Amino acid sequence: MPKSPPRTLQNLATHLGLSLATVSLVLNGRARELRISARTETRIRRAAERYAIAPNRLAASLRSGRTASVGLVVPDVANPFFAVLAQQLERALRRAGRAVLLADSEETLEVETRSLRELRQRRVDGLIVAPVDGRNPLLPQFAAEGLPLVCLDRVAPDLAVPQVTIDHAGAARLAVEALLQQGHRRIGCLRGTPGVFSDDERVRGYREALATAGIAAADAWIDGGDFTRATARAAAERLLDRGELTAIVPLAGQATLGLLELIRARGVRCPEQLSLVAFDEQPWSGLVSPPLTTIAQPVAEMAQAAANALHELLAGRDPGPPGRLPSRLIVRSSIARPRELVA
Amino acid sequence: MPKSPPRTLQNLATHLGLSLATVSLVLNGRARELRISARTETRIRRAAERYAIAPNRLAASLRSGRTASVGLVVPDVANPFFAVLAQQLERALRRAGRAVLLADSEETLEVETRSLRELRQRRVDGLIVAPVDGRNPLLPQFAAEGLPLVCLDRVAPDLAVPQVTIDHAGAARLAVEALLQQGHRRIGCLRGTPGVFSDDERVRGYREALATAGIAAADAWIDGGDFTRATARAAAERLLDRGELTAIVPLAGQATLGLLELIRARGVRCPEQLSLVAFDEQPWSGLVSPPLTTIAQPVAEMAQAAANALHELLAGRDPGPPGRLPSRLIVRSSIARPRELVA
DNA sequence: TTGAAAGCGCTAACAA
DNA sequence: TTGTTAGCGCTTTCAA
Repeated sequence: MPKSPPRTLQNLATHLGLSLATVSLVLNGRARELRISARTETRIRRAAERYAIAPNRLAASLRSGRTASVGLVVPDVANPFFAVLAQQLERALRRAGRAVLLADSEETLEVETRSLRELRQRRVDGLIVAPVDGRNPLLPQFAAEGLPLVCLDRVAPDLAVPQVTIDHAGAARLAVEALLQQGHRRIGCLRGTPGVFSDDERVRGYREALATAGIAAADAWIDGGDFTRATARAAAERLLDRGELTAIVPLAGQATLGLLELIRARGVRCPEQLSLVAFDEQPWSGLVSPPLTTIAQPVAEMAQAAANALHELLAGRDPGPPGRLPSRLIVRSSIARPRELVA
Repeated sequence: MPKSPPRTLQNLATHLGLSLATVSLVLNGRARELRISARTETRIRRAAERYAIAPNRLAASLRSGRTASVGLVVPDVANPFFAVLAQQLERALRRAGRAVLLADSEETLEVETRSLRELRQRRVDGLIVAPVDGRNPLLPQFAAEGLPLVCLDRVAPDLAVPQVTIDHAGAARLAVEALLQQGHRRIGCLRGTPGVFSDDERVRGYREALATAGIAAADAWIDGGDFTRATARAAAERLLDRGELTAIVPLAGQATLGLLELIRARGVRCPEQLSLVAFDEQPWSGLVSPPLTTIAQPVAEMAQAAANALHELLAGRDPGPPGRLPSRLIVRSSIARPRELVA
């Protein structure tokens, strides 16, 4: 087999009797701007098409300093919340011609740090990060270096970069208020990892809602410790063992699973014995028993907002602070008026 | 602020009074091999650490022709099956020092094609693809070009590349046999898109299991058409309207959701009126009502096998044909002996 | 309207 | 044991 010539722009230029520069200009869509003749432009485009020649992006990136790629760092892509976020982000970025380098930080600062370094070394143009806990020193450092950065979901409070997130406290209030309205007063909650912004905020919202209703939330009504299902289940067990709660609000997706697991194992009747409003709407939320009243985060909008903010940053404009997106309550049948107490 | 010198190897070399080549060699771990003196090596490593200097990967890639990155193309990352696969793959590849470029093909050949082209243009070292339908002409083309390629889940039958997948037909047989054993004979199934290998195979397995039991599967017992939940629900409705089936096997994750949705809407009692064995174990499989008997695919093993196959390919070795991985039946309470028929 | 040339930062072959 | 050198293929500035 005769070796075909390398598919480089230089090659194409020689073949057409033109210069490398002209070819590069045309294929980068700058023909108009630089008044390349229509005829030359067509010739180049035709030939490029015919021989399937396109600029080598590595070379282009090395020269231009831009890679048209974005790093996406999330703590757990297997979590449907982040999976949907990743899907929407990839789509938005792809449409803007940018590629997505995906990194899963495994809810671990160390892994997150390594991945952030790796991505910077690969010269991504920007980063969208859902930080493990918002206190990774690399984030302010990157921001200071001028690397375009957008935080997602779990924000880093003191970081001067766009932070796309819902009003976590408000969302938790929404959940608690739905229960208060049905007459519940002894409402517990399952939390995730203390120190994680989104989680702290949700707990704050939970407390506020109770306080506003004139109820002093006992610290013992709040249990949890991390974002795993097993921890949530154990915490739920302790809450139920108190024998005083008529409702529980799991403040995260895995917590919801752990709680449901326990409810089923114990045979707790729901909502007769226990009402609940669960965080994160899922495709199956209406199919479990009982069908769950949930707090739905506007995932698609979050992804769009994050992508937009990053695009602005990359264009050298100031995206301004993104508004906190509102969550909504999806009412199903996991709430009832309190009657019996859990044994 | 005084502008710091660029963090290039050349710079570091000059600073240390050494040559660029020596620095490059050491930082690429080839010091031993090339008998660089221990003292020089330490000096270089120390300084590199101190000034946080690392090779520019773009330049390295341009020169070496390798990017240490892999393209991952899946039809739908929001589908938990692919989300978990993506997570496991990213981890395995990351540990081997390779970055993952993620692309979601939106179950669409056209998007898949665009993404494949884009990834090749970005010079990924290899690709792991769960093809939309295995008939994308770009796949054999890439394989012929020598681009390391591994197919995942949905294989492309005539493609001479490693194809990591479960025994789809066997898995479907497993599901049907579990129902036969309980005395069911009129068993329907919900299928996805005809022409997609995994789906065709599952349907084949379903037919075979019935045939082996001496039952002629009526074509009318097989309904579906694509991988969406809505289609599945409509198909399930038609199946139930026949009034003769005592069990249904949804052959994919979304089909399971569509079927459960209908069951709930119609108030079908399950498993009393209708038994089911559902494809794809999920975190919530045991929490819906009824708790689902499922076919669990070995997702983690699949990811590991695909990553391994690709690593072999990238090392220039022949990974050999990967064995078909076995699925297993997880028994819960969505099966009972057939009693009443659905109205 | 097009061309020439410099150089992005590195790896790898070859010299010393 | 280390240094010299030639590109990888492109973008961009300046010149024609």
